[in-house]
Amino acid sequence: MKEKIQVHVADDHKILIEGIIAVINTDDDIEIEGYSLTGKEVIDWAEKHKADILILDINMPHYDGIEVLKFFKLKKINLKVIILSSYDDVKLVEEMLSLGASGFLSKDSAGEHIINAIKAVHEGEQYFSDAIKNNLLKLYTGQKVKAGERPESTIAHSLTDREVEVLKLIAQEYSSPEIADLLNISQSTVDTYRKSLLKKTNVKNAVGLAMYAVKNKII
Amino acid sequence: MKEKIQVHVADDHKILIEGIIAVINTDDDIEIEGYSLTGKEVIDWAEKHKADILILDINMPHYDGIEVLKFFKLKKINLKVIILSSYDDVKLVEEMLSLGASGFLSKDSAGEHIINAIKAVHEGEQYFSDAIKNNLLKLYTGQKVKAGERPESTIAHSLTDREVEVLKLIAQEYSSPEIADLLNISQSTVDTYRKSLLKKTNVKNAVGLAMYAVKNKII
DNA sequence: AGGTATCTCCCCATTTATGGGGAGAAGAAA
DNA sequence: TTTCTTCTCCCCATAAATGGGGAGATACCT
Repeated sequence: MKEKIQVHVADDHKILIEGIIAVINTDDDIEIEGYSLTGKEVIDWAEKHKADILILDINMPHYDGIEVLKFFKLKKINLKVIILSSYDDVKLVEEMLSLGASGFLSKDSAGEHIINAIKAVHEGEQYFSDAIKNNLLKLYTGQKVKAGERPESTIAHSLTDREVEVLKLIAQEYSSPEIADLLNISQSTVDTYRKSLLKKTNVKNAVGLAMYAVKNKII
Repeated sequence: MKEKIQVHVADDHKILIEGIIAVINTDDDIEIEGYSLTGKEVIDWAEKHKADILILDINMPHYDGIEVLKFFKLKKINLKVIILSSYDDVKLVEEMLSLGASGFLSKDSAGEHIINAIKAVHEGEQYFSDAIKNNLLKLYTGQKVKAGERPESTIAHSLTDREVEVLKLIAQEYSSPEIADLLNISQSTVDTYRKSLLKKTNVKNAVGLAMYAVKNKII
């Protein structure tokens, strides 16, 4: 009799968590260890408890999925993570892979896929739901992306970490002085980022940047 | 032996639908009639089938919740609708009420609330989840909003036609001089609209206006 | 007739954003 | 070592956005 796979679920929507729990309970090899409703709860949980697999939503209040992954990396917390994404956050896939994520599930996918994803990831494989795979293929043209393979980065001018940080804040209605204060850098620096963001994204102004952020699911 | 309440669920996230179905199946008085994954499916369904209550997500591909409600009103389809909203789409509550919605559930709320909402709405009451009520209270200061009560329409000021026109252009990255040129009015006038838009929508800057436009499907 | 809403325009002022340039420090890569 | 990227900061200047106020014209509603 082998041990059951322990799974922890993190998502800010309780209904969704209940759905996942209901689905997982139909499988005899998997067991829910617990759940978290915010990124902060996940971080607190991860320092004291453990599970085999964490199912992690990327959009959560109080630290989003990426910040949680960064924390795990920093603290060298070893945990297999399956990202639950609302849409096709394809551009974030690369970042999340480098941060240690092992699988990507679209919320649009049926429940049975969760089971498959959990089992695959538990076996050390990587798992991508079909929606994500298709979008990845479009993006990295000519490159195959299979479970277990790691796509090379070929995005033209991707935004740097800091640029993304600034972009997020711009899209949340913060002004340059406010962003400077939040990031503890000078306003000149923030303005520099604004300029490079405008160039790289090819939009006209802050509104364009915000829309870009929405389109690319950066916020 | 009374008839069970027939419920149809519409949401683009299958997992969420499965969660709702799982929750509803725990109650003996309610029965799932079926589900839809897009607004179009809901509309097609509504013309041929029937249920007592429709649980409707506002964010869906191919016709969102509001468009679905408008369709119902147009076709005089009589159906009690409970809106499932992600966050604080409070500003849309008024519009949806006038379009015939009977209840508002936050996706953050626990499953048991769905049961309560369905039963309340089926009895002819209106139902607002706590999160929505609290946000409504903030908005309509001084007015009580209870289940079964219909809040008076006092959303400070809804946007005028011209304001919406300007808002659309702002969200499309146009500057005030450009908007003035496009609408053949002076820049002063455009600035006046910017000011009143900022006041009415209660956001900080043009980025906030653009996000408001996105959230409220104005663009 | 009086009230109200909408659309239009202006005054004032300050703060932000945009656009151009340069440049040092740190680190990674070649 | 040299090169490149990233992050950081500064100079300059102009354009745009925000915040406060007022006000006339029109139309609609009671």
